[in-house]
Amino acid sequence: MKDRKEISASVIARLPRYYRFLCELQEAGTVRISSGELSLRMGLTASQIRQDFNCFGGFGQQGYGYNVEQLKNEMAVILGLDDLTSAIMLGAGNLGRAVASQMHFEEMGFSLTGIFDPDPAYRGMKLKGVPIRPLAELSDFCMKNRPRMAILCVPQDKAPALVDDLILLGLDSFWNFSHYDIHGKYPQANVANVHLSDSLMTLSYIIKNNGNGGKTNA
Amino acid sequence: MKDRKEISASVIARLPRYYRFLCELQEAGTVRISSGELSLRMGLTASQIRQDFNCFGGFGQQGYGYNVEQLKNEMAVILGLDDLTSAIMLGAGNLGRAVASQMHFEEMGFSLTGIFDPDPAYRGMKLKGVPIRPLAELSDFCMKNRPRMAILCVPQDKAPALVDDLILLGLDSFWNFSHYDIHGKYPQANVANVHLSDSLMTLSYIIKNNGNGGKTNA
DNA sequence: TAGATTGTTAATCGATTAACAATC
DNA sequence: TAGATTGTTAATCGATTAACAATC
Repeated sequence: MKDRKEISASVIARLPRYYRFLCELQEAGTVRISSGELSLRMGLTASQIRQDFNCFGGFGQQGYGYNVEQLKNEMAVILGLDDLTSAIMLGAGNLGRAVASQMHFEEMGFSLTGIFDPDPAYRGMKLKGVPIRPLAELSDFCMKNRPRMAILCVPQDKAPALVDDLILLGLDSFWNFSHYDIHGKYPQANVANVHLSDSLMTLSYIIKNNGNGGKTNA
Repeated sequence: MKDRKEISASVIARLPRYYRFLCELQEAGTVRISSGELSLRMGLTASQIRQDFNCFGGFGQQGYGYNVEQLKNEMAVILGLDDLTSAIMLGAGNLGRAVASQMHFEEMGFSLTGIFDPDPAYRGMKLKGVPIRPLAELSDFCMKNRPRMAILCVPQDKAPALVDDLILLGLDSFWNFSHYDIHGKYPQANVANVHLSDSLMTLSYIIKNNGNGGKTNA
């Protein structure tokens, strides 16, 4: 888990799903699992599963397979779920409120420490015990609390200037629900994009072109 | 645009982004664009852009490039945005309400015709002019209106039985916000998954492993 | 020990990039 | 016409799959 080489984006994208399946297996009381058995459940090849795991070290045992609990714990460490990063949310509209109230940040490597929205209608409101603050308090809050990650749930046109501000305030990571291309301007930033409309259009393509039997996930 | 061969999932995943950039270019009044210029703006290679477009036909002109408006329109047809598929939403909780009120379905190849939620608190409410109905009305509604796509915004444990019902009611396509693996049970279904927690965990990985400079999108 | 299953190397497959002739 | 840029074929690169020796 120390000096690992470049892990490809394809492998990284599969890690959360491995973690999810391992959690389910553990809850179901399964103690050990082989790559073959896991491949059947996940719809991957056993080869790929072993290759993926071995990017991070040899977690298995020949002739036995993998210990579910141990592997799950390793996966949590690899994903960094044990080490909480302070995050703030920008924009408490429909989407922001849904995300803030629905996600279990503490189980995913983050703690939500602040929520900001310019709309006075939200004054005094809290989500998950976190008060919604006016944007005017953003700067002071960041100086004091040093959050590292920002969840961007703001309207399209507000994103560029806001990201400029956040970068200046020392944030370097973004969970981006807008279409603004953060990497374009800040190649150093850590970014995960959620493009709901892209996902929906992909489904439109699948329905109208593949007819039935579309296998693409997005 | 007719008898096209197997288009790879990688290409399909890039189409909505092309469409998005072309819309922006058109709004900015740009009439023509070359693959080279587009590659700079999008952070792809010119080669890849030409390869991608040529999966669907030769939309350009040597020595000139591509006509923005024409290419945008072609892209809309390829994505099937001009042909509306009737969709219903299951679950009007935080996330469902955010998605229903935020997405412009008619611009993305769908029309939202029904919303269903078992919670009596929602009786009489509407989202985007669409009333939220009790689950008891689902069956009749589907017989009468024949929706094809379902947006799944229900709690994890409700998904499997609900999908069974929806399949029997003739739906074959799903925009799936739950973790339930629809393709596992129904390989024929058209599915686009939105796994918010996977995206967030991926960001955790990037932050904690790559440190700065993570380039992965998810 | 014999059977099972990993870790890992080699082979295959597919996607991206480069090159260039065709042509506007 | 000369210059630009496509469409398309060939070369490269990377990811997935197969195979198998190591070993529990």
